[in-house]
Formats: sequence, C-alpha cells, structure tokens
Amino acid sequence: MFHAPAAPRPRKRSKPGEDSVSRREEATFQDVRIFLVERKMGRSRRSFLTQLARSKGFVVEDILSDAVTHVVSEDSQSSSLWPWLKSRSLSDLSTVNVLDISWFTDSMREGRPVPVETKHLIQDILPEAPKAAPVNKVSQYACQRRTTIENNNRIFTDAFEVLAENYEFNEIEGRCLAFRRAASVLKSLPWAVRSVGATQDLPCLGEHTKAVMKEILQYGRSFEVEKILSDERCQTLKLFTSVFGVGPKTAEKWYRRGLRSFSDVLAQPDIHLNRMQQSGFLHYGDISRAVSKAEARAVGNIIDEAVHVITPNAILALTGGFRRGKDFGHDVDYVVTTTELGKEENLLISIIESLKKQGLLLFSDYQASTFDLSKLPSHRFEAMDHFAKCFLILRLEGSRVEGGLQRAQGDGRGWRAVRVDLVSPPADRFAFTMLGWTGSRMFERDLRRFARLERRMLLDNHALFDKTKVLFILGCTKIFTHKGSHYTIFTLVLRV
DNA sequence: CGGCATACG
DNA sequence: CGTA
DNA sequence: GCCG
Repeated sequence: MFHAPAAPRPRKRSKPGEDSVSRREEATFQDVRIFLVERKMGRSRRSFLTQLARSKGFVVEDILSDAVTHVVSEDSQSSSLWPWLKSRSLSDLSTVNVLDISWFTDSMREGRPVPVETKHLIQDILPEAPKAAPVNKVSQYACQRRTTIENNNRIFTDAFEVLAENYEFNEIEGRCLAFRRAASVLKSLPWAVRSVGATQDLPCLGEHTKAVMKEILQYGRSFEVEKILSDERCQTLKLFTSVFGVGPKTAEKWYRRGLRSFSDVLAQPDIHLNRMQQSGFLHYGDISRAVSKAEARAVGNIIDEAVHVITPNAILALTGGFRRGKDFGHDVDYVVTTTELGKEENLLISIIESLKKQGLLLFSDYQASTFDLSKLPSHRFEAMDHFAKCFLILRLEGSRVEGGLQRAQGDGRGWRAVRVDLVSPPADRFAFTMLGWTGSRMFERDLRRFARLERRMLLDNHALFDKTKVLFILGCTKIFTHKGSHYTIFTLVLRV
C-alpha cells in the first residue's frame, strides 16, 4: 500500500499496547487517519472538530503526512485545495481520500467512519484533462442531446430515413433502428456536416452510414437510396402506410394481393376496413396535410371551452412537436387536467361527449387510465404511460383559426379534419406527462433505454456503496426549443 | 454476439 | 396489428 | 447497423 519513509508510523497491524502514543491506543478506528484542512475552516473550528473526533475514538493527525488516509476540507469548491495537496510531497496522493466536510459530520453522527461515497469526494479539477478532451461528446442517447429545431443535415437524414423505412418494410428491426439513430444524431448537430472526417467523434455512425454520407457529399445522392426510392414495392408500401390505421403488415398484405393504389384497395369487396382505417381513408387529404401552430391553438381553444363547462379549474398545455418549437406538425397534442384531484378521471369522457354534441368529433379512440398508485412504484417515470388518453380526429372550422386554415388546392370547404391527442393525468403527475408527451419518438425510446442501462449500472455498483441510499439523480433532461433557449422538462429520479 | 422502448385497444 |  |  503506502510506504512512508520519514514518518515513524507503527500503525499497521500494531499489537495492542505496543503503540507508544497514548491517544492512539485509545482510538477505536486505527485504519482511518484524518487530517483537517485549516483553510476556510479556521483555527478554532479545526481545533474544536479535532477534539470532538478524538473524543469519539477517531485518529486525527495534526500534520499532513503519509500516515493520513482521509483529508477533510470545508472548501469543497476551491480550485486551490488540490494544487496545495500536490505541493505537500506526499508519496502517493492517489490513495488518500480527499473529502468534503459532509463525510466528517456524517461520521461524527454515526460515531464511526462512514463508507466513502461519491458525494463526499472532492474531485481534482484537472487542468490538463479538459484540455485533452474539451469537446462535449455527443451522447448516443437522444434523451441526453440538445436538439435544435433546425435540421442542418437534412440531405443525410432524409437518406437515412429512407433506408430505415426500407429495413422496416423488410422487418429488419435492428438496422432500421440503427439508421433512425444515425439520423437523430445528425439532426441534433447545430452545424452541417461537410466531410466524413467531421463525424469522427459522433456516436451511432459506422461503416455503412458513413459510406452513405460520403456518397452524398461526393455526388449529392446515394445510389442505395435511389434504388429504394425507385422500387415499386417500397413506393406502394409507403403509400399504404401513409393511411391512418394501416401499418407495414396490412400494407404488405395488400401489396401481395397485387394492389397498388387506394382505388385498388377500396374496390376490393372482401377487404373490410376497420374503424381507424375507414377514418384514415375518409380524411386522408386533411390528416396527411401539415397542421399549423395557429390551428393547434384553435384546437386548444375548443378543448378549453369544452373543459370549462365541466370545471373552472382546468389546466391545458400544448405538448408534442409544437412544445419543442416546431411551426408545423402532423397532429396536435394537449395535456389536460384539473386541480381537483380525482376529477381528471372522467375529464376526457366529458370532453369527448361535448365535442360529439357540437358535431366536431369525426373519430375517437379512448383509453381509460390504468394508473394504479398502490400497484406501481409511483415515481417510476414509466407511470407516464398509464393515464387516460384519447386519439381523436376533429372538425376544425376555418373561422376559428387565426389567419385561416391550411388548405389544399381548390378546397372550397370552410373546415378541415385534424388529428388530436389528449392525455389527462392527475394534476400531481403533470410533470411526468409532459415528459412523456414532449419528446420525439426517439427521445422517448432512449429515455427508457438510458434508464435501463444506467439503472443496471447503478444496481451493479450499488453493493459497493451504501445500501440505504435509495435515490439516484441521473441527470437533467433538457429539450431545445429555439434560438438557444430550452426547457428543462424533468430531472430523472429513479428509485432503486 | 445479444440488444435494440413501452403500453393499450 | 396499429396507435402513441 | 452500431454498441457494449
């Protein structure tokens, strides 16, 4: 362990009574030798703490020597502590615990030296290390990335999304995910990639993705992507899956029957569309057209009016892409609740009923709450999935929209259909719900992937530390909105 | 070489 | 299997 | 396909 040439130090495995220094004979904890740093502590407080510790059976050294195992400082912020320690010419500083005063006070309270935890450590601010790697590394998890609203790498991400979709159609989920992740990483960059070399330190980019990027940088297009785009099957599947209620399996089924267009499908007497698909075809033009922010706000007003009939204490918050700062979306997401706890249970049912009465409800799929406090570890963020929600298609009158509707060419109607999602948590779960409905799909996936991986890591390390510790703050999740501002939507706290 | 998010209807 |  |  450590060899101390100068200091006379008969401490190791000393036989009882052999030690000549009397207070060390009385000391209970021979393996822990504390040194209190006077700086910021003051002489009188240092002297008081020294007496206190010794009275409780701790060994406190007056001078900093190789005998010291625990250095305690009140100055945890200081950048001067470590340089000072290094100047003391100890034989091996790396084996010494450099600790916050909290370790000392914890130990005094317990009447024994408490195990050293990360929270006690005063880290050395290495002057060289940040120089070597000052570049903020991009995380492989979307939930740890700040993603700008502008996509500076659309030429690549469009290509990756074509490849991802093609793998999805071919049921190769792993590769599909890989290309979606690569696209997500490039979308998060506040700069445009101008050479493959610039992607050196980026995660989720490997041989294949970089080859595609190189091709695009060289020729402005990718041969592989072009081939997919010109493929009839791929085109048809893309067309079919663009219908609300039609996924890859149904699209494939229709394609294999030789169907190539919507009219082909609709002409089949033996094809029975489900409720979702019927609405999908009926409102196809409207719900595949972008929804503007003004339209989203107009939908909000309609929900607001409906909910205020039921309760005056309603809270309504726009989430989804619009909350991330987007100007257009494919649907409108609102979180709606009431401050009267418990009353949120039937809120959506009442809203749906009201919309129906007004003739605004074109489609509705309601899912009651499955949130059970007694059954679920309540603060696990997975709980955000369990609240009452509904997927709607609403009739939106143009007269309600500031600046008018997003309209197709030659559309003479004064209204359009809009996809609307509502979720209704109890008011005290509002934050969880915002977390669950503000992120992109990749964000939500990676939130769970990150939580699982990091939690396992914590559990693995857990035994080494304090078994009574139950709260781990994993980090702060932020979502960029626009022009450098961002929301802090949640701090992940996992109970282990 | 296995894992890749999760829940509901 | 489709939705989020 | 990329990562641990």
